[in-house]
Amino acid sequence: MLSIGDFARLGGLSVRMLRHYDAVGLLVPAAVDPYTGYRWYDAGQLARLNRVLALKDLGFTLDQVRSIVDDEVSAEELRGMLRLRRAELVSRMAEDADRLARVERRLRTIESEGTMSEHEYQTKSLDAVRVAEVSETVGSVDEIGQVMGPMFGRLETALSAAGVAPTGPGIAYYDVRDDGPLTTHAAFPVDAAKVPGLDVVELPGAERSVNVVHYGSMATIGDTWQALARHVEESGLRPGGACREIYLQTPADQTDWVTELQQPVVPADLPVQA
Amino acid sequence: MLSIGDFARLGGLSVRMLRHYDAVGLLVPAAVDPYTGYRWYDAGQLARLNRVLALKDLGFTLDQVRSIVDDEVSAEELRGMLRLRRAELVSRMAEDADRLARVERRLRTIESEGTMSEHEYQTKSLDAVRVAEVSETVGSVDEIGQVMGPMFGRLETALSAAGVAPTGPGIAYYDVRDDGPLTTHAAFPVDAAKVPGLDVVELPGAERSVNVVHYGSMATIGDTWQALARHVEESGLRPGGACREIYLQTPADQTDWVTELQQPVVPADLPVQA
DNA sequence: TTGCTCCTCACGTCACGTGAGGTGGC
DNA sequence: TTGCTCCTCACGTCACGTGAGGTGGC
Repeated sequence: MLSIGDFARLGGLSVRMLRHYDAVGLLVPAAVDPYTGYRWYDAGQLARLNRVLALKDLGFTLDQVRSIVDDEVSAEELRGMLRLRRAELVSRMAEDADRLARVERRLRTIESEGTMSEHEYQTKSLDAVRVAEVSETVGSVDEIGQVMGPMFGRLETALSAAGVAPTGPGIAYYDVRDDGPLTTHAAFPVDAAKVPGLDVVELPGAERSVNVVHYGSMATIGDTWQALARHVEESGLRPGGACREIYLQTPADQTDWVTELQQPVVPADLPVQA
Repeated sequence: MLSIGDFARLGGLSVRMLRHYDAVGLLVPAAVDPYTGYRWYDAGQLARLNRVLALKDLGFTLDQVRSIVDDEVSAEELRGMLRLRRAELVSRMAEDADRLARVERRLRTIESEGTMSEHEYQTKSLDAVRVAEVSETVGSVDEIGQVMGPMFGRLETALSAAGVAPTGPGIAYYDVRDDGPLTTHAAFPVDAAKVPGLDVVELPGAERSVNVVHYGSMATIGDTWQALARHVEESGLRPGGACREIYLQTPADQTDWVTELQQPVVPADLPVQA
């Protein structure tokens, strides 16, 4: 018979772990002194202990380990558990590889710029939303700034004339994937199915969109869009839909505006859809 | 001002997380209604939120994130934190790769044998230990079985004659790395610095040893040694010192003996020391 | 008597998820 | 009135580490 300390040394684990395994019924001592409560182990229990440690080493939880060593799972179920574990490990390693790439990118930017960049990009999915909108075609992206203000003016006038209240902040969107003239839209999300004088359309959602928040006037939003486009390209992605500007906060002073830029994306190696 | 629900949707995180970040002081609402306790956020707080989410994404703890976004760390310290994070990720990926290899090995054995093998190998370090011993040279490993019994007989006789009590179970060891005749040792750990009629030596420790427990008589211990040797080779290792047998449990009936086999190892690609 | 080993609580870890039980405004 | 959103506790998670406070045998 071995004391808990000796058994722990033999098994290469802590006394506390042995007490824990006793408490959860994973490995109970061969005998327990009824007066002192001392636990006594048998060297033969090393068989079970080593199976426990080996399974734990594969990353199974103690509860999974218990059902395996107690023979509660068939060989077929065990194969299933091992395959699941394999899949979990593979995906965790992939996530860690991504994380590592992001950490290394931060290190590079901090070493070249001495600080972290001011833009924080985030990836999320976009829900589809119904909007009332006005549209206009311009020759190039440079002309968007001149038309967007008046477009929102007309939009708001039409909405209040119809007595329809927007259900969220204003949205501007346009597709810049093709060169040449492009159609810009000024929109507000609405519940109504139709609004006199306006088009009511369904803005499609996106599985994946890279976003960034722009603070301040629209005069510099072009720079933020360019930085976002660079980030998308460096991430091995490309635009997968019309980009959007969400005017989250629009007080009188444009310096205090808060605008979210959203760029739906797909992997760069995905073929372009017709 | 945005309600907690709107701000959560905007940021792509849960309401509960925002409450948690408030509780730990990581991101407190721009305003809190003193009567209802309602939290109100400002769209401008998206800047901080996005920094928080980006840093969390790199794997930093909330406390680390807080000190970074609160500018409590210098650019130099931040570089250090990023480098540490990188090292942690690299080592975790290496561990996961090892774990994955072990999972796949289990899958292979379970698919070829329909069950898990009965031997559980473990890796641990060995402490150095002082022993009193007798030694003998034999022609090959096959002859060890014949001499070991009598050797332990002489050893025990000498120890009890000297009034020295062993401090642990009996140990047999021998170095089989070279072919040809080899010297076997039968030993007991002792505290005494010298014992009449016996050699007292320091058995060196080992940084890394692959072990397995053998249950039953010594008649079949050769098979267990061979399986251990195969396992060592398949693990990309090779013997790095004398192998040992620890007689953990030796009742009268040899069928109930429990013996731990220990094989100190080094990486197989390490050059052989002179 | 001093060490050493053993014991039983019981809190702390980390970042929330998940009810329970209740409130306030459309 | 029914939904919906918001609130504050407070427990649960996972596998122990780490005291606190005390006991038993050499």
